[in-house]
Amino acid sequence: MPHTEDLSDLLKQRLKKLQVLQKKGKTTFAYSFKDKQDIGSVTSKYFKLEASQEGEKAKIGGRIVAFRQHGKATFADVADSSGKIQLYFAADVLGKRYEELSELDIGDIAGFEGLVFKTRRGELSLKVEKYQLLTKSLRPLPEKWHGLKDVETRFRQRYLDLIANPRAREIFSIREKALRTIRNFLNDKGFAEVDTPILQPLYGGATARPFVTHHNALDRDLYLRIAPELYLKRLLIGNMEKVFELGRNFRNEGLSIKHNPEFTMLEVYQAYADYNDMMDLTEKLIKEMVNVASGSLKITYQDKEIDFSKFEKISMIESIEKLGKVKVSFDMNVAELKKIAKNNEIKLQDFWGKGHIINAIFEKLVEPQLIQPTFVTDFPVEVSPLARTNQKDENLAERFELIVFAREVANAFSELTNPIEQRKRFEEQIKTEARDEVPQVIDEDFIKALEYGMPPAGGLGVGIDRLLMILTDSYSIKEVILFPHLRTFE
RNA sequence: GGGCCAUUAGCUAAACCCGGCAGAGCAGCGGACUCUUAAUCCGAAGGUUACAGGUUCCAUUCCUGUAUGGCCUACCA
Repeated sequence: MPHTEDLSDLLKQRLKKLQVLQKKGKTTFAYSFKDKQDIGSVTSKYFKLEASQEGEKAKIGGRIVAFRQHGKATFADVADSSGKIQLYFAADVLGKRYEELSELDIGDIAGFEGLVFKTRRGELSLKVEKYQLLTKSLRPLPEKWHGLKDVETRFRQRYLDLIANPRAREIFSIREKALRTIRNFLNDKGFAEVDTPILQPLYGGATARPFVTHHNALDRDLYLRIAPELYLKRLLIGNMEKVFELGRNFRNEGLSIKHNPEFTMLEVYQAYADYNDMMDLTEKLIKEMVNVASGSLKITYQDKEIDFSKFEKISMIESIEKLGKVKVSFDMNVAELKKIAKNNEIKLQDFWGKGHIINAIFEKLVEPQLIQPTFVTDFPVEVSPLARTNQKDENLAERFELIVFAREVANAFSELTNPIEQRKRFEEQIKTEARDEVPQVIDEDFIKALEYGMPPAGGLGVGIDRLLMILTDSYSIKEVILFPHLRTFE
């Protein structure tokens, strides 16, 4: 039991009430409640009843969220995960048990049996014949009308957000549907869901700082994965032709409106396919997710209409000329490209070559303009260390990103399968991008695996949280993650 | 990491500019009421104004610091 001195009066009252009930031998924390019907199935079965008409008996349970007392009649609202229904307690039905109604409070979890009927005003209700406290609630719920608004409390005590705010429930229901859609979609197409290590002896597949942890028995450091990519490719080498992983990545970087240190990522790999196949797959998958989430391919995000019925396609260099209004090409020398970047207030790093500079120009001048779903293709090889070189231009990679509302939603490429070139790319990357904090090491075991032969393959990554932000019109990533990262304190 | 803003009762919030007894609604408590649904009506409560300092006769209000959160920015394919 919590210490009494720093408790609010409300909590003290409830604790006292609990003790009184327990002294009387009443159940205050029940073990179970069998044969409970979903409120949602009761309401959908009887919604057609006429006012004052009766249905059949039902047994329901849930959290009491409101009371309206009228002397010898009392109304209450009870909610479970499937819905909400009104309860009607009448003194002439309940007799002595009516007098004992005060053992129930708002917030309690309780079970009810009685006759389903519609009131004179047409509200579907349960005329309670038996009721039973299942769990006594000791703390007051947030306000019934305004709900819970304090952002910090909403995220720290998400359960209160879910109890009080219907919108929170909707968002996480959409999230659940979206995840199910991904699994069904890929299962139907013959992809196998796999689980690869989250604790990795080396990290790779992206550039980001990792979280470091320690295995005591082996006495060695391990990293929480920043991406599953290199393990999934090992599966392609192991003759698993179509695999996907839907899981958490961890990146030890700053927090923002679109960054949480752990986030959900979908990665899909298909042997004998290339980035054009992945583009096709991406478009179909995203369309299905949008449709499932909103029932339409046109949605509104932050007051802008986004139309998922058609996906634009443009190459990076083309987009810079068309939307960025500057001409860039790999025929220019580095000095010329740096000048363009400088003119547009783009910060450059010393080690950057043409590819990085062009990519930076794209991100600054073009990306913010890409609101409608757009595949941007043909990224510079220099910023695509795991992608295969474009057959027509060795400066470019067979890679695309799907941009929606200026955000990268998906990233895919024809996978680099040549172990000799892969080693070169890694070496290049380490030379130029060496980070001070954590050493970058080549994953020799991955190179070794490639040396056994990886089939040609297309790979795709989708940032699920960012996509869900768009699907649920959420401004912050915290809105779509059940327990977003917040500083903890005593 | 840097900048701006916020923190008042369990919840939603007023007063803060321009210093003078912190005012409500909901929830809770007592009472009336047998079809209400943000029920209604009557009554009595509930506050270390995030925390620690400072200025002042007087601080929720002005100043400084700390904590937490939000937004912007930086880092982050």
